[in-house]
Amino acid sequence: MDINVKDVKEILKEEGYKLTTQRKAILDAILENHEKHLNPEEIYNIVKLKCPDIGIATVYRTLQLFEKLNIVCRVNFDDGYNRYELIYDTEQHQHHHLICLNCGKVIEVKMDLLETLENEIEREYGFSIVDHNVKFFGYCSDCEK
Amino acid sequence: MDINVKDVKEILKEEGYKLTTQRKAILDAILENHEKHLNPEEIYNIVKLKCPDIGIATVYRTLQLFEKLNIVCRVNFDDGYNRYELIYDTEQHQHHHLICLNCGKVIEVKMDLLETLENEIEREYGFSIVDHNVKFFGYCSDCEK
DNA sequence: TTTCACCTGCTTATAGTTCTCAATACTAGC
DNA sequence: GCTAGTATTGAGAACTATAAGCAGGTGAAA
Repeated sequence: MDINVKDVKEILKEEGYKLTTQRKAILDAILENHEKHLNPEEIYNIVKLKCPDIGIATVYRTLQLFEKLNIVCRVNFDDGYNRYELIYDTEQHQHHHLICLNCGKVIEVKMDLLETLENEIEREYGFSIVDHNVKFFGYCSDCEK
Repeated sequence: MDINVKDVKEILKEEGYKLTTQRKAILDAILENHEKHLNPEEIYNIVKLKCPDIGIATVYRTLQLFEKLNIVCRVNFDDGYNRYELIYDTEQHQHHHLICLNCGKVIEVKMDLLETLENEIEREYGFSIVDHNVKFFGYCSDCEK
């Protein structure tokens, strides 16, 4: 993991934003659960333990801000929520996700084997690819009988 | 295109549903705009021209029904809407989409070059893949300067 | 033609998210 | 350390896409 609270404080400062108690608490919640792809309500519930007066609007606002500043990225698993994960700054574009249809577990895949496909698309369709979004649905090793 | 009104009538009948005027109008709207990935509201507006008394609830209900019967499939372009496209019955799983970040155009890609990647994932992660969902974001040939 | 379950439109409800606004909290300059 | 001014916050209302409830309407099988 390449990102920490100090980095975020820097990023915010550069753009004229402050690292408030609430923003720090939200960042902590995401950092401490970086493998979990939390949705805003889950983040709200975690943050409320340390910061009981926080309002859910602040969570939404902060997530939007973090997204704008490329601190987190929004992912969509078609379950009716936006979910957020940290951006590891060395990554060009985001990794892929394996979503278990039985237990809902999300596994991150680091392989970047899409390059061949992307090159072919760029050549054949004249479409210049900036990012991709790849999800695989199926059954994880625990749920497979 | 391999699907038409008669096929749909058959599918509905088999499962004990009726092809009502409203359902036919919704199907027509999708058939006539099959490249457009309409959302429920767009479908509603098209259908209202022929069927002015239709309620939006009927559109939502019908789309859900068509989805359940594998007549259409729901796609998500992260723009806040569910969108629907016809299922061409020879396809195993759905094609990919190229989404232009400038003009919003959606191009369908027929290549199925993900098989290598899928095999590798199944082997390496013990994850048995049922379906995938692949979107590429970038700039189409018209929008590229 | 009658019957009866299916289907519809209307209205209300729900859920996730955003907006509004007055109150509060930082930060820079004294 | 104080003050002023701006960014930020919490509460609640508002919004948007979608779903549910219900009473009346419709259409296919008998």
